[in-house]
Amino acid sequence: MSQTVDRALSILPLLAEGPADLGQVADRLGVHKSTALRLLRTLHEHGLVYRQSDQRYRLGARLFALAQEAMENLDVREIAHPHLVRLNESCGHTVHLAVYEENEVLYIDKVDSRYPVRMYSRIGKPVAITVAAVAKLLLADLPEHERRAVAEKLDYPAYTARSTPDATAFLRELEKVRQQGWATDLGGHEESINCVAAPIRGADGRVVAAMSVSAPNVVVTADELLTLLPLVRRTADAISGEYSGRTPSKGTV
Amino acid sequence: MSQTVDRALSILPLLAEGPADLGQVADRLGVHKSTALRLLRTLHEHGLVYRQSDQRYRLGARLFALAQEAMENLDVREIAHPHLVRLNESCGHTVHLAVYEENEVLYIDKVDSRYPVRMYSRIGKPVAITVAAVAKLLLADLPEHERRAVAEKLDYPAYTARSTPDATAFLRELEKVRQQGWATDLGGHEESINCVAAPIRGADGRVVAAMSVSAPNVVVTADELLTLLPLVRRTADAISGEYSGRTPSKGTV
DNA sequence: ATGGATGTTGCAGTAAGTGCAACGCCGCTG
DNA sequence: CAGCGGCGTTGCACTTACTGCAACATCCAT
Repeated sequence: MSQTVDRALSILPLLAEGPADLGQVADRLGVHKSTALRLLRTLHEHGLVYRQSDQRYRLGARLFALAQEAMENLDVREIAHPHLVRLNESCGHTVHLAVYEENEVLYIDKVDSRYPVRMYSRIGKPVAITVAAVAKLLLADLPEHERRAVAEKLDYPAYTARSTPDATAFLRELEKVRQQGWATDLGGHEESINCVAAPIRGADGRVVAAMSVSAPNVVVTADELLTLLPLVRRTADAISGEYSGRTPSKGTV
Repeated sequence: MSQTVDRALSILPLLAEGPADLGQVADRLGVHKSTALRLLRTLHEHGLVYRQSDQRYRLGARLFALAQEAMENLDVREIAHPHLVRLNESCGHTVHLAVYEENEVLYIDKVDSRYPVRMYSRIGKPVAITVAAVAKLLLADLPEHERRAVAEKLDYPAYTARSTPDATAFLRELEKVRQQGWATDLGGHEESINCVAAPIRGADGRVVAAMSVSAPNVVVTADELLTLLPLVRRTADAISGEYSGRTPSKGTV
């Protein structure tokens, strides 16, 4: 909508791939070097872009700080955190909290496993949306048509033999998840990792976030992990209660 | 330098404080509503801003993803991580990795304590620059005049009685740190928390990052923590070696 | 119904962004 | 060491694309 801003913002994903010099940026934007320079300077002033010693540009520190602050303003996260920690203490496994936002599901909190085998994931990282248990819960709650639209837009990477193969299978799975009120991912993302997840609901009953417990086969079998389901659901319900009860923490409506 | 972009980017920190509606944004930017609308729309298209159900704007998901990608492009982090984990396994305390960038020091990696008492800190969060052990190391390595300039620009919040009180004291401390090649923070940020830190150097000997081990008094005394210094330094040196050796991982110079 | 608040659109004026060309600064190389 | 080529930077004339306005749409509260 605004050309200048549009161009400037296009620089960010470009730099996310790795550092680039003025010429490269200008080329990839399709603008004159002087234009690119001015845009970069503006981004720089706002700290979104950093100029390293070899004069090339990189994404800047303010970006982290912003993402950080944004995260801390999410009240679900704040409320959920102590519950997640407690759950982790009682079962020892990795606990995740995720939300859905415009075709993406992302982790907004994580408590690491207390077993030596850790799984790779990072707060802020988009989730493997077609297979993750939390993603299924979040998408399952979308209105029918939107769910359908999203499902058909997605790619279905075959991470493992058990990954969701296509939109039809995914929609079927979502329907099942919606009815049973919980979800699993049994080796659909990483062959040896299983997850059990439960939804966190707002006052109106809509799913605002989802949480999961994940553990590799070498620690517990899928069946053993499933015995945790009641505990996971209870935790999620406790968070839902507190969240919809609107604890007087932040003044945001 | 570019007015439009400048205005658009000013929206981000504004929204970082919390969600805001169109009118508020327009007011705080000092522009007409229609202008603010167009800027917000552009930010929205790039996913930096999200429109929540009550029509108010929040920072968006792409921001997390960007910060994430930016972080993963930092090769120090990648190299250091396994070392940090190993250190954490051998001593059990919280381990941090931090870098300096334009008047800010920020954590770029963290391995949580294995003791029940956790300390608050988050990857991406700016560090208490006047007291943190890692900050001292990073600033101590700046060229004389720049160090001075930064020190004088800073605020010196009195977090505790042992916090660095002013620029003079800070510069003195930095000089000491520079000479001894390691740093501590003994209750300067949180009364009961101590840290020991060591620098990570690039091929040219300059400090590119710093790492620290932190533990609360209730777990180990400051003296006990100091006995870990040799281990911390050895770890930092190992990372330095690998970093300046330039392992053939990323193609970035 | 009516009023007010908030988000949205189309448009004319002009401010602000664009590309050009020229310059300065390196590092290479013959 | 002079000359060349690549890269970042600057000042400027041109005109594109951003701005603010005023009117409209929508929703909620009275």
